[in-house]
Amino acid sequence: MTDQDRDLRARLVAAGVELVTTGGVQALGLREIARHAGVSHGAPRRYFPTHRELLAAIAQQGFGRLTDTLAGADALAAGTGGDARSRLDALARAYLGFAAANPGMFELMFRHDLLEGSGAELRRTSVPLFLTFVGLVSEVHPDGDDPATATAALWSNLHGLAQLRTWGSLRLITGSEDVEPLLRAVLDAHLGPAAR
Amino acid sequence: MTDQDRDLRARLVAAGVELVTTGGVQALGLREIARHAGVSHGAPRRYFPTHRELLAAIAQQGFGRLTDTLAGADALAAGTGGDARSRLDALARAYLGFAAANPGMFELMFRHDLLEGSGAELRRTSVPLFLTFVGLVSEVHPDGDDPATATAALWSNLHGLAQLRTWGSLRLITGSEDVEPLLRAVLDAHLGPAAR
DNA sequence: GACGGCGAGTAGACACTGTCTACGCCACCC
DNA sequence: GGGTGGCGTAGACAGTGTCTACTCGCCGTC
Repeated sequence: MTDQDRDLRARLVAAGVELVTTGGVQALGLREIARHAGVSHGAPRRYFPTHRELLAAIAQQGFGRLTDTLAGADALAAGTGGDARSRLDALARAYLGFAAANPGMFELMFRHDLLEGSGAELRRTSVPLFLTFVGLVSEVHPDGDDPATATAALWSNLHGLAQLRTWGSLRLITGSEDVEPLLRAVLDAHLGPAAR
Repeated sequence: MTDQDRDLRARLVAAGVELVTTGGVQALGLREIARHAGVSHGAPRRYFPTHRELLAAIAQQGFGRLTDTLAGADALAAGTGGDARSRLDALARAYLGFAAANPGMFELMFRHDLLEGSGAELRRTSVPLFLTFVGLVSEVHPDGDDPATATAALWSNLHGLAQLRTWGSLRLITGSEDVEPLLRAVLDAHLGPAAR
């Protein structure tokens, strides 16, 4: 089963994933994706009534990969006997790693203007993952008031960190490209100093 | 001196600020801005060789307003005898408030793909403000290792929080639209529990 | 005071985009 | 074997950002 044989729908999404990986969000023109999939510019319309729905499908692929990446990192950390704190460490590093490795996809996933309508639906897929986050955080803070709030605080920090890094704002602020000390400070602030 | 008399350069930027306020980033087409300023679509080219440079000028206006907002909030808090911790509280609230009050401008300011080239130059204007942040943080954490890192950690958290709120992801995660408890958790995590 | 030059804005062309519509083609089924 | 329906093509359309004449009015100079 070659690329040519697969459903055009899947081929279009695959072409989009490849384009966003190599050329960023701006490479995701409707006609560009169609060209890359080897069809005419009108063909996508049969499967995605509008350009944005095609972009949403590509972003969904991204959310799936992110979820897999995080779940994999967590499973690895848990498997090697890591406690809640070290699992959160692994999850945080995986999140930042994904953003660094796939900057175009990461940007697309959070460009709500491109995904309007399906954006909330999309992010909903990451809710289960968020719940495991909450569980781990409440394990680290057994006497905390509201684990969900504490988790959202940590989550938003990781997200902001990922954004600032991909924009190169970090070097501007801290003078260094290295996120490691910053990530450590973030984790220490939200989870308390790590046992080392 | 009416709008018609002012420099076209300033009028174009003013038109852009108004458009982004009312219609978001997508309303900032080159021709749209020119129409709104009452000139033909070729006129902006005399002052801004490219569309992006016009957008960068509009974003610069935004950075200026943000800086003013933050400086004003800090001056107010310092004037009423606030300590470092309460000044940081005020700054954080002002940052989130700006993002909430000017979502379109806030988005434009951090759309590095639209401002490529001048983006780093732009954000450089907020460095002085960041330094006062650093001073306040080191006042709160007199025995901290690296105030700049701690400040960047807090800053990135505020930024992530602002983004998630404007995207409506917060309600998805915490079930509530209210950022107040989340903001409190963030400040407590980075600065220690507030004295109340 | 007439004239040349020049800066500022106009208007049209160009390639490109996303959307819409009419059309052809091929496989499948009664 | 002839319809039929789904799939993809191709062209039109309005809109975009950029580029290139061109016009017009103002200024300084001879």
